[in-house]
Amino acid sequence: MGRGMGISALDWNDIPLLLALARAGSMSSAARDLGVDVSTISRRVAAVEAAMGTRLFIRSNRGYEPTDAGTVFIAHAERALGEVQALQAETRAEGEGISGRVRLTAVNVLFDHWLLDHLPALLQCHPKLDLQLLTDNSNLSFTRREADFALRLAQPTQDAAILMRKVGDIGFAVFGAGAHAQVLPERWSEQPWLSYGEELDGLPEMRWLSELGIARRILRVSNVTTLARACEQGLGLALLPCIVGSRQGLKQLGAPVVTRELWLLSHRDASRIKRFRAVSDWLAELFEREAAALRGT
Amino acid sequence: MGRGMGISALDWNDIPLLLALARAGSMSSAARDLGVDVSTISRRVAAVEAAMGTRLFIRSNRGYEPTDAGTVFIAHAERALGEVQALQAETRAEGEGISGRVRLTAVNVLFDHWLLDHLPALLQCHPKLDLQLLTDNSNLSFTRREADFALRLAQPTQDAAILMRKVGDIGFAVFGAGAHAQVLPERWSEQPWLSYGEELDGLPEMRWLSELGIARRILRVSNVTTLARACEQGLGLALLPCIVGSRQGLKQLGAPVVTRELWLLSHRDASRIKRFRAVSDWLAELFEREAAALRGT
DNA sequence: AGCTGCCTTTGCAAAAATGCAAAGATGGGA
DNA sequence: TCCCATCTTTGCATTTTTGCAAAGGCAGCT
Repeated sequence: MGRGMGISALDWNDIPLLLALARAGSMSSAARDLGVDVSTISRRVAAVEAAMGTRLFIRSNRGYEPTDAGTVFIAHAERALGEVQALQAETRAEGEGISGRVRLTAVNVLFDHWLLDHLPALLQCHPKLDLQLLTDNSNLSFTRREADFALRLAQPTQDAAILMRKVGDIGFAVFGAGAHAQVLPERWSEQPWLSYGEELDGLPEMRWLSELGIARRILRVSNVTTLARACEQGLGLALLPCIVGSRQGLKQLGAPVVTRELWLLSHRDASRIKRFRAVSDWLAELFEREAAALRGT
Repeated sequence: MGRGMGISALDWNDIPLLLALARAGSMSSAARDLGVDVSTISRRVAAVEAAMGTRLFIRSNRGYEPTDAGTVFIAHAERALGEVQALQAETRAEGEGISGRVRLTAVNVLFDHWLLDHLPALLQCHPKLDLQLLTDNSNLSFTRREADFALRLAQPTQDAAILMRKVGDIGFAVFGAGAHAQVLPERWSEQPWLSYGEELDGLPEMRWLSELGIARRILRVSNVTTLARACEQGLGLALLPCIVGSRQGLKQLGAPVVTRELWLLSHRDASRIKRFRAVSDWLAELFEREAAALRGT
């Protein structure tokens, strides 16, 4: 260690410096090779000799020649250099192994209210990943490889080229805020409700709402974030993913009443690619760990 | 190398720093252990991660944990540390092996006009030696170990405890200066002469002078340095060791006319002691290399 | 004797690193 | 909810290192 480690401590940076000096045979050559001033080399050689308590080089008009002790130093320095070169190469290789672009598509609610909280851990392990989160919409084709991974809230239709696995369930529960934060289940149907537009009537959440037989639907919106914000304003009740409610000023009014399956899609050949395998494994672990939080139980 | 080696070059001093951090498990512990500020550690860890192009540690409220790449780094760093520790220990041991007091006695002329020119080479090889040059005089007892080595200009009397070896010859020639710098040998006996006092009549030089049958002895002195200085002043001719004349404003007037043997004395058991053996070997090499210069041929 | 090429040392300015103090973020535990 | 222990970052002062320029010494060569 250099400074802060005592006057006589060896500065490790001087090890390659003295090696270079021994190889160059003269201080002016070594100075050129290393791009440092000759007075700097003179000072640092003197500092190393002070730290070692012995002369390492004989100076002459013909340049530098190592003493016996200098020869011992240089032999060890060469081995240390080899070790440090291996350290750098293998450390970089280990870190660079997982790098490149990975595109993940999912509904925004998964990104905004859940996955983003866990990405720092992934990116700390694999800082070279170039992760792209693509909000799912009807124009995006997974079959045409416009994404590398997809998270779907229903079992997709079978496709030989696509690997599909169920990774968990996402639970939906009734949420309210303000004056609607204490409504009992038997009074739910009498309350004002917030929901999606008619184009999403096919969703399990919308079918559940229809079966409830609600009296008043006071607001229709097009995405879950807006739905959650409206509910937070106390405008009425809403059926929301449990992961949303656990993050905002919302009150979950009861156990989940709808559950949807979560499926992870990837291209079958992706497992050959290191970064895809790493992300796939990480996601599988994450879903396993977070299963209860996703279900809302 | 640290500075001057590019922004992304690894600073070798950070290798033991990161090792210490891994061992301590937290930055505050490592800061205490190393005696450096936590902000310094934070900066340097970041610098190493930049140099490596990958994260090496995961930071949490529980402290630092290495990533996979960090684990690779640490494994190599431990081997590098072992190498550098061996480098320091063995370099110091090699340099410290020849140290301690060595006392050498000889006539002053050998010191002043020859040996002192060569001592820097010895002390560069063995900077820890404590070399003492003791001018020989009748009060100094080699037998009583008042010196470790002695240089004598004649074969000493035999002594079982003392190792004696002839290491060369020293030549004496006629010298003059000024008006006496061109005197031919057949005119020598007519010239004014400088010599030692009667108490040194037994010396080979004095006997030679007596056989020459000189007409005028104008000055008697007690040591060779004074004799050389008087000759240099042009006062007369003198018989001097060749090594004296080659260094001052004196002219050697012919080939050496007297030769004395040089003997090196040491105590028989001294060869067991490393520093004595090193000096003895060095002197033997020196005499071999300088044989012609000592003879004056 | 003079020149050349090397090394040593040094004062001083510039650059870089470090320490200090402080503010803020975060997650776990009470 | 609050507290605690950890890490991160930053501005600024201090310390250390380095670069530059210059002067000097020394040995070999011409």
